[in-house]
Amino acid sequence: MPRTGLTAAEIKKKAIDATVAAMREEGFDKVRLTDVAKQLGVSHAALYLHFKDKTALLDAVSERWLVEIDESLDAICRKQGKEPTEKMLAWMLTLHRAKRAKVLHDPELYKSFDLLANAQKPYVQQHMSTLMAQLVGLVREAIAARRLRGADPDKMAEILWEGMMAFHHPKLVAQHLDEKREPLLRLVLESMLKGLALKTD
Amino acid sequence: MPRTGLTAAEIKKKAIDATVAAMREEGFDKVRLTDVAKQLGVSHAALYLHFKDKTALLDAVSERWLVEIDESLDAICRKQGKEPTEKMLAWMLTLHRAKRAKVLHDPELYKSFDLLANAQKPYVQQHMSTLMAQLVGLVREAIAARRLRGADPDKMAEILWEGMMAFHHPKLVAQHLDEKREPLLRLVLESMLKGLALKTD
DNA sequence: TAAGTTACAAACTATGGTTGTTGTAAGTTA
DNA sequence: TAACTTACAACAACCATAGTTTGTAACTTA
Repeated sequence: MPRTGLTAAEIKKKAIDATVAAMREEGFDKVRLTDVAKQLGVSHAALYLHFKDKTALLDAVSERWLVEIDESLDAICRKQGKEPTEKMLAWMLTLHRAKRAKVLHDPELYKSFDLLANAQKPYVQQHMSTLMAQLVGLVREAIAARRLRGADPDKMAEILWEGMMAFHHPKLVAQHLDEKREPLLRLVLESMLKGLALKTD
Repeated sequence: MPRTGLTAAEIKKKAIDATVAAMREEGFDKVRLTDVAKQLGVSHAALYLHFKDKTALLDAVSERWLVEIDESLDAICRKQGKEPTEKMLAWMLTLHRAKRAKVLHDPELYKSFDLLANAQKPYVQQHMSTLMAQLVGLVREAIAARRLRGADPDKMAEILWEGMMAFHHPKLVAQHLDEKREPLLRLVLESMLKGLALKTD
């Protein structure tokens, strides 16, 4: 019965695509639902069948990106036969690069993400707990491989997370765009890993 | 010949005091030079004899606070006969608490400071290099006391600084006001110190 | 009945004129 | 002549209102 001939999932995807295009074009705080709808060839009211309100549509853009990050990090976690601490470095580097790349060549999208950083949106929470679960997993592996020592992997992951904040937090990533921070990232991570390789409980 | 009967330094200090009061009262972005001048019993134009422009006056407020921090941290560095790593913990805790206290009970002043965080004002640069010099000093002491090992104290201080960013950066401090972060701060610092106690060059 | 429309009210934003603030130049006083 | 004032121009904040955009309800179609 849809006159567009598309399923709900398809039109949702297209709506998000059009929103991304509008953000890039006009800036994220100047996106108009009426323009997005025009792109899809429907009336603006039709968008409300798929998204609760404008915020939900904008959120969907960030959510898509966060899920992409989750997945590329998950791919690293799943890799077999690699040193757990090397995987952890790869994980941290990938996260750092993802944020850096975003702010560099998609600043308008990054802005919307940046504003979200302190927001208590459920999908941001979800993203955070996915990341923490992955990191805890890597810590457990490292403990199993005798590369780390300690009784509380959750706490160890939290320590690593906080210590690496300088390389992940939106504001801080944006602040150091012109510098090559990867060698420093490596050094910070290595010093923490060495410390956590001794007894830490 | 001054009709106020005050020296330049005195009136400068009073102007900063009045600006602080105005910020607390009205919010930092609503400070009016005319009100500040009224407090001092002079015309607003008189302020231009002591401050280049409004920005310079607002900056003076932040600068005063940054210098206070520099001094209280310096007091820690100067303390004799204490373990260097304990001093470093005290230093990090004091910096963390200073920022936390500011945002808690002087949010309007903190806001102005927060905006400055990425700004390239010379007195902010000055503050940063003072802090780094202090931290390098603590690292050198710790190396001398065989608590740390490594050939490059500057790099080690940088590592420690970046690793502790989560507890010092204005945005991050403001984001975790409701939590007790000191135990975590301690754990992050300890793990880095342990790592840096092994060979790191 | 899910996917859409049109039509309309409420909320927001852009505009332009008015008022208030900032910054400067020329003048005043101890 | 340093510390200040008054007077004024340039600029920014404020406020009313006209114009858009957002969100909803009642209606249409495959």
